[in-house]
Amino acid sequence: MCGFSNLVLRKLELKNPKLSLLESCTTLSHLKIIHAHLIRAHTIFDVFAASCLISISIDKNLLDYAAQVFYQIQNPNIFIYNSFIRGFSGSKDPDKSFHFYVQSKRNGLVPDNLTYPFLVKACTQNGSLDMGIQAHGQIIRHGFDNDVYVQNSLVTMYSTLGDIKSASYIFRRISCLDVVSWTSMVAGYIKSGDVTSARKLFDKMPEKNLVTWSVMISGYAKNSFFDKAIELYFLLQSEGVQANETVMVSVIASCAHLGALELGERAHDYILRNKMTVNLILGTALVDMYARCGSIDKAIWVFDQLPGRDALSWTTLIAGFAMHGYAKKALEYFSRMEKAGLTPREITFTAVLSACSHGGLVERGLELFESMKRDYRIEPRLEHYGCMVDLLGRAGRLAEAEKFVNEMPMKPNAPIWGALLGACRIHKNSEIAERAGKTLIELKPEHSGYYVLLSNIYARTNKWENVENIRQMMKERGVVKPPGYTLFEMDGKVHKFTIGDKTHPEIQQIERMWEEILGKIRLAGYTGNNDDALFDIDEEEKESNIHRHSEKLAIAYAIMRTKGHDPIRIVKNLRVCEDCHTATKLISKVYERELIVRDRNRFHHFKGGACSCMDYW
DNA sequence: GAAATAATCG
Repeated sequence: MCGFSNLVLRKLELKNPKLSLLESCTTLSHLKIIHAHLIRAHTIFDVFAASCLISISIDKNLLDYAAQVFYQIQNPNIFIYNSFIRGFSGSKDPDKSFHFYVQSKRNGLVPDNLTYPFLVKACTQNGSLDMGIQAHGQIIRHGFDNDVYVQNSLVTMYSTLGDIKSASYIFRRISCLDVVSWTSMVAGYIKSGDVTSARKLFDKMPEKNLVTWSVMISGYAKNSFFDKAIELYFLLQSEGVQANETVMVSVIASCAHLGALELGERAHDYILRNKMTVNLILGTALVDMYARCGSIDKAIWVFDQLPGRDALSWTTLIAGFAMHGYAKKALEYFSRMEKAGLTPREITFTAVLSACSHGGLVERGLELFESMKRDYRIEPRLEHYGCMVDLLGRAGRLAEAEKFVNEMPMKPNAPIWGALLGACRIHKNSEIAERAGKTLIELKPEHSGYYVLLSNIYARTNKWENVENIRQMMKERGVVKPPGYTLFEMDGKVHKFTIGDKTHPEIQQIERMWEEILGKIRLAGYTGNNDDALFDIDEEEKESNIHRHSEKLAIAYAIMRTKGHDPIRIVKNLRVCEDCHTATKLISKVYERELIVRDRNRFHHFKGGACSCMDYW
């Protein structure tokens, strides 16, 4: 009996439905029971009853059912049309909102103030500025351009569709600004990439609610200002406001990117302590955080407790395994995912293919790539081709990799050539490197990394003239290297080290510590490999030498300030250089410490003088 | 008679 007592049903037969009754329906079958009883009571043709039923069905996203009821009604009123416009505004088919709007007008109905917020939302969802402008025209024609709800949705529409000028024009004209107006404008600035203006407005707001905070914090996170996101979260807490799940998603995601395990654990603790619901989105964010912070066991632990795992949460964990080079685990979870009845998505394949690549499972990777097309009917995209080039390249099958690039059905982009160039670096192949490097420099003349990579390969193969040519080319074009940095978290504080850093308050002790480390690893056989540093285009070339790489400073600091046998975790924004890699291996041996380094691409677990990447990265 | 606009996972 679907949870309804006979008493309730008898009551229903006697009179019109009360909203609360319908609201208590949780499934389609509940609704159908009520519906059947309404018909039996001869009330379904009452437009009011139908309105309630339709509106509730739409609330529960039962659009098809709502449509069924709709076709049983003779003269639908504007409330019903509004319900459909609302229902489709956030769906995959936002055009249908327009369809119902047009139909309502054709039936001689007059739109009201509740029609437009959703019609405008449909345009936002649809991504069509033209439609948005049409809707705006209708709004003016019907005299709703002073309704604050309508104005707020217009602000969102214009800013989402890239017209921040119109958005702020409308915002300035709102006579009774409310929290939503301000919040929408802040969100608008963030969408346009102008986080500074967003924050200025945020600070000026007369009142804020959790959505406002959430918009600003996620805005920082989306634009890669993860430390700012965390800072703002602390500010929120200091104001005594309790965060909610949405806010925590951005906080957790920021910890993930910063590799800040302690902070992430604290945030997780806060979530549990405050009895928040770890829904699928928050749960997936947690899985990602633990994986990216090098705590893969905890990632699995959270994953196992997720309510109703979807393809994305599985993929997140699989990508986590890939990052750590645990190819077998990634494949195991891939087949478990399928057994659980979930269809892998494009991005799932990106994760498993990169797992094969990092784990050196070449044949398995090739098989999967074929099966992706054959069995899953997924057309490989650029990212997948990138994984394949990486896979073949790492395995030393450079000629095949190059052939792969040249025979791709679409134009290879920079990351693809970059993967080929990276493989040439590992295998010291200057011939293919030259072709890849030249194409890359044409493709992305402003991107310093490719010049550097090509130059390093020339240096390694003793082609010094070419090294000089590239240096010259960069100078002429004014290309500069982005600053490399390394993060190290201690006691919930994230320390940032940059190359040749002089700004850290304890820099003198850190340098002394580094000298001590250097002495010890030299005894263990470290000679210092200068290949990667030979081409350094910084102005202060002599100072920012290889011994001042941010990574080494961070490690020195970590060894100085931590004791015991906990692993040292650090996060880099660039790839680990050859010399740092060698040095770190020796440090792990000499100091008997495990070092877990996350670089731009993957994790390196250094232990007892070896690295989990098997010197392949 | 009933209904709203702003935000979160790779």
